[in-house]
Formats: sequence, structure tokens, C-alpha cells
Amino acid sequence: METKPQDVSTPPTGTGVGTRERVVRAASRLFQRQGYEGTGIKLIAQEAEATLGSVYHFFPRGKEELAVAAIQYGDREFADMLNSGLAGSDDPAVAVENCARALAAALRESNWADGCPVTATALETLGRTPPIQQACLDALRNWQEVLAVKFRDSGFGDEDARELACTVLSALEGAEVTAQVFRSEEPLLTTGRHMAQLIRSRS
Amino acid sequence: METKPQDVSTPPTGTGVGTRERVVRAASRLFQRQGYEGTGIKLIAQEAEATLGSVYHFFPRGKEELAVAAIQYGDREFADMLNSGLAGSDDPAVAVENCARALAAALRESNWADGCPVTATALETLGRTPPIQQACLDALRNWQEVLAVKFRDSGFGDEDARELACTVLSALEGAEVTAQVFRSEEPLLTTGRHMAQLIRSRS
DNA sequence: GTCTATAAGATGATAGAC
DNA sequence: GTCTATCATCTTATAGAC
Repeated sequence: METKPQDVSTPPTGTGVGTRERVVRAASRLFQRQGYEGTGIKLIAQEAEATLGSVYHFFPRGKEELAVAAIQYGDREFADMLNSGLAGSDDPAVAVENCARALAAALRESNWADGCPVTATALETLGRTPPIQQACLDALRNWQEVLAVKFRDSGFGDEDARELACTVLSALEGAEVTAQVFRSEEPLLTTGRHMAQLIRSRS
Repeated sequence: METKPQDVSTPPTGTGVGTRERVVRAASRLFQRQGYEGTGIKLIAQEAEATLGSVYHFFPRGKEELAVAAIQYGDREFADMLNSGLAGSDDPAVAVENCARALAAALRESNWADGCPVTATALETLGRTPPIQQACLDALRNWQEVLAVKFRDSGFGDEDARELACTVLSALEGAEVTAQVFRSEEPLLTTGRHMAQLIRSRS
């Protein structure tokens, strides 16, 4: 996760956020909500309050290049959410349950629209668009590592921490989809509770 | 799950499978692999060895109507897979782990392409295409009930069975996505093992 | 960097012969 | 029921003025 110069929070141009950043954010949100194939570049430009020319100025290789940037943006965003959720408690079981609760609250607040920022795009582009697939893989690996670090810091052995992280991440991912389809926080809350039990039963 | 007359495995017309069935199967597989928006009707017709006219003959209301039928087909298909996996053992923990193993094997055999038959379409159409969303909801509910029945039959109380089914379904759904992105059976196998532990710790 | 106009092709859907 | 031809629209992407 190297930080590039243009990642600074105050862009050089003005009071708000630069055009490139607005485009990436809009793309990330739209891909998250309606997938890669279902989102047109014109809509992205419109939501970002940019013109089509500006989009292609920053992403000359087109939609695919923009999607990679959007997935990487979602990667950082979701990792931040995981990290804040996990930071709430030293007990990893409590921490994971906090994460599930935070995801559930965010999901409800968005009217069940804003789930995982990569799942839809990942499934649509699996085995068909290598650069996007790679970005999705990097994101999932990153999130798993965030969880694994928490478990290791709580005293779990390397292998145990890695495996627990794998299961917890998978469970949260699936619970988020289920919660979106059911339009209910329950899958996330129940899964969070069960994950806490699993973690406790292994400490 | 009422069985309609046209659900018989030997169609009236010929030795093989009827055109309508071929179209639905092709649509189900393609939506599963590349999502709803990323799959054109022409490709569906081609894969089904049918013509565009035939597709619109059986589904006069177009792609949306076809998608509902495709999701319902995937619903039955996945429920069958769950039921066979669960039937392998009276111990619900062993049974669930068998399911995860079966899903992992099927995923590997398809070169990580054939995951859950509804997730991609569900995420793309959330809150935008009510009939499809409803079909996805029915599918997830159906699968959860399949699991809940197994847990109740194993001696779990109603509430416990329902909640365990919710978590196990979510975990398997998420593990399937993770396994596809990682191109590895490990997320499904690890999640299956952990779900077995969770079930045992609650009996 | 921003903007408009437009090219080139794909998409969902329809018409009507057979 | 099957097939081909076609329409209207939308898509990604480019050109070139400013």
C-alpha cells in the first residue's frame, strides 16, 4: 500500500476534491451498487459532475482502467471500515461483532444498496478481465490480512489467525449479500454473533 | 416448491430437452458466470442452440422474464446440491462440511466459474428490478430453509436452527465468492470446517 | 483540463415470412 | 415454433475546439 502524491486529502486545484478523485469515487459507488457491466461511463461522469472528456483524460485506457482504480479505492475504504470496527475492543470476538454491527448499520442507512465494494464487479469479471480480477484479489487479501493481524495480536498462532480471518471475511461477505437481498440487518448481526462464538471457542 | 407439469424431465417434443428448457439453462449458467447485465440475449440464444425468435416466443416480456425463470432454475439446482450434500450424514456438522466440500469440488471442476447461481444477478438488480429481486429472495429463503430443516431434524430448537441456517448459508455464499476470486478451494474448506465447529459447540 | 459532437458497434426488442 | 432482417437506442471510445 504505497501512498502516491495525488492521494493527499487536499488536492492542489480547489476547495473541494479534484476531478479525478470525484470520478473514482462515483465509479466505486456505482460499481458497488449496480455492478461493472450495468454501469455506463456516462452515468459515472454525470454522478461525478465531470464530462466524458475528463474521464477519458484521466483514464485513457477506458472503463477497465477506471474500474481498477475504483476497486482499489473501495479496497481502502472497506479496510478503513474494518480497522475502525476492529479497533473498538481488544477482545477479537467483540471486535468482529462490532464490525458486523457497523456493516449492518451502514447497509441500512444506504437502504441496503452499499454492500461490499468489490463483490458485484468481481463476479462479473471473473476470468474475463485480468487487471480487474487482480485488483479484487488484492482487496480480499488485504481485508483478510487486516483480520489476521488482529487475531495474531490477540494471541492466536499464525495458521489459526489466517484461517479464522479467512472464515470471518467469507462469512461477513456472504452475510452482507444476504442482508441486502433480505433487506434486513439480521444476517449480519446473527453471523457476527456466531463468529464471536467461534473465535471464543478457539482461544 | 410446487411442481408444475412442464417440470418433468422428459419433455413431450423429442429425445433431448425442449427449447424453453435449453434457453433457461443457458441463461442460468451465463447469469451465474457473468451476471445479468453482462449477458446478452443473443449469447443466451446461441449457447442454447435456439434462435432469438424462439427466446422471445417463450419469454415475450423479454430479458427480465427470462431472468426470473433462470433464477428459479438456479434455485432448484442449488437446493438439490445442498440436499444431496446434507443427506450424507445424520450429524449436521459433518453434513455441512460435506456441502462445503461438494461446492469446492464443483467450483474447481468449473475452473472457478460456477459459483452461486444468483449472487451476481442479485447484486446487479438490487432495488432496480423487483421481479428478479423477488426471485433471488425466494431462492435464498429456500436454501436457508433447507439448512434449517436439517438442524431441526438434528435436535436443534426452532430459533437456534433458523439462526444457524442463516449463518451457515451466509458463510457458504461468502466462501464461494472468496474461493472464486482466490481460485482456491481453501476458503470453502476452511469455512466448512469452522461451521462444523460452530454447530458442534451449540449442540 | 474541459467540453461537445460523433464514430463504430452492441443491445433489447419487434415484424413478419415460413 | 422457428427463423431472418431490422429498428431504435445505448454503449465505449475518439476527435478536436476551446
